[in-house]
Amino acid sequence: MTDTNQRPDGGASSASEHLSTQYTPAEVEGTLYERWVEAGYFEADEKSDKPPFCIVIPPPNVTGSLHLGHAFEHTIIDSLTRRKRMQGYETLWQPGMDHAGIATQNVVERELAKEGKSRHDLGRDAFVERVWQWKEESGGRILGQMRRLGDGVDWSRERFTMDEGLSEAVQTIFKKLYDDELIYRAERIINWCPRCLTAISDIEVEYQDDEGELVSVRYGEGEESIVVATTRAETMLGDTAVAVHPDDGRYRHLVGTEIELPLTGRRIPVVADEHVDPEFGTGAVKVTPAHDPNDFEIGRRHDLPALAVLDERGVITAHGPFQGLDRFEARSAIVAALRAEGRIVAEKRPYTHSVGHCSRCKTTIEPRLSMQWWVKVGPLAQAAGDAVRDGRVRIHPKEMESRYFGWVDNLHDWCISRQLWWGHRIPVWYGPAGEVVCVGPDEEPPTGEGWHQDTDVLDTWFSSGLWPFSTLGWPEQTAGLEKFYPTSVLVTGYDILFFWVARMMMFGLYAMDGTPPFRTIALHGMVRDQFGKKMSKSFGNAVDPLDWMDKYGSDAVRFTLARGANPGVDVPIGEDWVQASRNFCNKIWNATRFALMNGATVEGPVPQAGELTAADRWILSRLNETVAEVDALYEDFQFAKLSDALFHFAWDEVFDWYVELSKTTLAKGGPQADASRRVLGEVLDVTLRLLHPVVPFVTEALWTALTGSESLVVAEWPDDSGFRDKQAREEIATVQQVVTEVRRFRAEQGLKPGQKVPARLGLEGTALVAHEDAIRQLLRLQPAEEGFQATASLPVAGATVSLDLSGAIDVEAERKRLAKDLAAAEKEKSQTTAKLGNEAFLAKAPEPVVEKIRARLAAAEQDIVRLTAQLDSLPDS
RNA sequence: GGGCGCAUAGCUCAGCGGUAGAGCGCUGCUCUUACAAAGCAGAUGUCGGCGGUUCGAAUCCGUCUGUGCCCA
Repeated sequence: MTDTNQRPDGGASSASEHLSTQYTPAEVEGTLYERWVEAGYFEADEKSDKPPFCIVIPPPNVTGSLHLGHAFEHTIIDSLTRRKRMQGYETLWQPGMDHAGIATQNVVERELAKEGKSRHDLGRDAFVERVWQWKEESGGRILGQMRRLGDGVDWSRERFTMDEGLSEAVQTIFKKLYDDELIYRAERIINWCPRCLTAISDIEVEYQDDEGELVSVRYGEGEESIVVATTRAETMLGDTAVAVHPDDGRYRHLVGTEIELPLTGRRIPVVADEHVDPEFGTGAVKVTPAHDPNDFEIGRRHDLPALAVLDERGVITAHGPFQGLDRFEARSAIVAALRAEGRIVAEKRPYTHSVGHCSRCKTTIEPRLSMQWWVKVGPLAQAAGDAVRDGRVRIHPKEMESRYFGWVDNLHDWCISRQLWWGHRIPVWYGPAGEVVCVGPDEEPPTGEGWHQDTDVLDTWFSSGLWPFSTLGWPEQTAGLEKFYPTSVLVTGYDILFFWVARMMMFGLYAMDGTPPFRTIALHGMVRDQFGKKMSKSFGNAVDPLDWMDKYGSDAVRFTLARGANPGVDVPIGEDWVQASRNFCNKIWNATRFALMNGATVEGPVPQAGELTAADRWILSRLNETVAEVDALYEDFQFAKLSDALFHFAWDEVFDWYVELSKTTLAKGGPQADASRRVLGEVLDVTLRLLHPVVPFVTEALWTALTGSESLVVAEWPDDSGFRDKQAREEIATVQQVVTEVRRFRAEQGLKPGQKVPARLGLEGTALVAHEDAIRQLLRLQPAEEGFQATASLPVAGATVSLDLSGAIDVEAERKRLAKDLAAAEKEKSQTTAKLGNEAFLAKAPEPVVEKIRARLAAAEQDIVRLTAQLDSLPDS
């Protein structure tokens, strides 16, 4: 247990004593988050002079709980807003939920079912009351889970699509669209879910290949018969024609005649229609206008009656022996009956074909003729497409644009009415004399004998389409709208580009006088398991992110997700990777702990270059390059790359090399040690700032300990100072080369890592002279004393390292090592020689490339000379 | 059926015209006083097949195969 975790306001000097040797996320995360909220860091001020930065949350479903997809999306959004906040923007991350009409109603109906009741037993008002009650008690679990993740949302502005204000927005835009004749009521074939008992829109239908049957049935008798093929025999009871292609010679003589429809005794016409494919099956199709969208169109063209034979639950209503049968039972029964009459000429079973299912409950969709409300999307979709086409809205990554256009430019009218009770009720009243009145939010609905309101509610997407401005107070002209609309970025999955993004574009442009709801749409992929498989409950590979957060900390989950986030690409995640991220957090923890124990400081200015060691100058140079790199990557939503850049900079450069090199300087003391303490403080300070948006908790705990400042949440985002030092960089690279080379020798000679070895360093004439102490420290090399005998001499980077291994070295190991290097050098030589011997290459390749090859050849030749000499000097074995 | 994408180390992925990279995993040696949730060293790839463009192709073009997604 460490109390510093709870007390980051403690002074830097005392802090180090309290940091435990391992990072324990659970001790830090909860308290830090609550403090951030209490401090009001996440609250947006619309009266601020700062430039605005606003992101609306893709509203999670009120019935939902946090899954990895949310965690992924929220990590991205939170990182973007945290960085912008640090950069001095007035940031608003707008939280809230949608009411999820069908899903929520299903949940509450299931609850009722346990009590043996249906919603009809309660009646509409009591049922809606019951849903609200459920929402208060069990809904919105996800909001608490968002806190665990560290989401910096403005909780004071939380919104729900069924709130009064948002409901007013819905009514307002409905009325406006109605008055503009962009909403209308019409009888059409819609996608009907016989289980949810409501219409759903085209995009709420999921198609999948199912095994069914294809039966060919002979209609009519003798010369006047036609064979039609169908997968839906049960609908034949509602057939009102047979259609053939007008140019099809086989049936020309029958067009205009009537034939007998089996089992019914009815006679139906044979019609000619261009849309019949003469190549498919027999070239003749049965026409059921009430139960198939294509047939409905044929029916319209030929003025055929639409005869409904199924009710809302998919049960046969047609009089006769099949009445009361479910659609699937009816199918078998009807096929059997047809077979008994000798009318089945062919059967194909199983016959795999594409079948639509309800995206909510997976029930097979039943196309159904019914009266519904529609949005006429033509002009709205046109505007939504144009906003992207003319660059006012940028879709990132750009490749996703074609998908957007493909959809928006081929949009069918949108069915918005749902036969549910939970949702925004359609604000239309019908009068006794057939009047239809659409009522705005500030108007009184008509009263009196015979007036009644439409019983349907609106599609949930209708209200979530208003989200970017309804949450800011629209239709009121609020200061929030003024400040934060249009929002800056929309971060969401490519899977709801159609469901949600396009709706917001249409409504935003329409309601806000042509101003799109966001400037940039940043699309991310889907979270998958560690083998790239889609996560699903039924497959058993779904993971609860809360489990991982408990086990490894929220930062670890966040970092793993960020590190996998390539724009628009699916992100696989596995527990091993979360563990690796946790290890990284622990590494940062311990490196900072080391720094604090060694007096790293952020006090005063960073000393001038002249007062710094080469290692100091090198790491400051790299630090600034990293700031610039991370900034550029943030602007491009390249989370995977920026996380990786930070990971490698922190671990491979700061922790593995700079910290190790600084140990020698710090041990010596004096002004140079003071300077290095300041540089160490600076490097950690800036690195923690850079990491904070992605891993907010561990960085906050460490940064407050390091700096004694209030909070990293409101600290300034670092700028690239422009400092670069190429010379220091080369110098340190040489040190690394020597150290690595000798380490390799040691390892292959079987020396224990900690074993001290006497050595003589020949560094004269190289930049390494200044680094002798560090090199000795890193390589565990002792001074050469009396009786020193060099048993091995390693030439590297212009210097020589001679070691006394007190006795014979392992000649075979050394020969193997040198031979391997020599082979590599010779391969390099032959490759580069071949290139340089190619006239065409010399003539056409750009000069820098040729130069590079020449340099490689020269280096290879030097290596060969050196390695050959070393090999020759080895004693024979 | 139409469209889009992807095939690179055992796994998951970067790289997208000039010496094949990362993380995890794997093999050795180490509890070296920030960290064994670590350190150091090491092994591993005809960059899906075939053709073409180019001085040069994992990278550009064509084609085939496999695979995933979206739409109908």
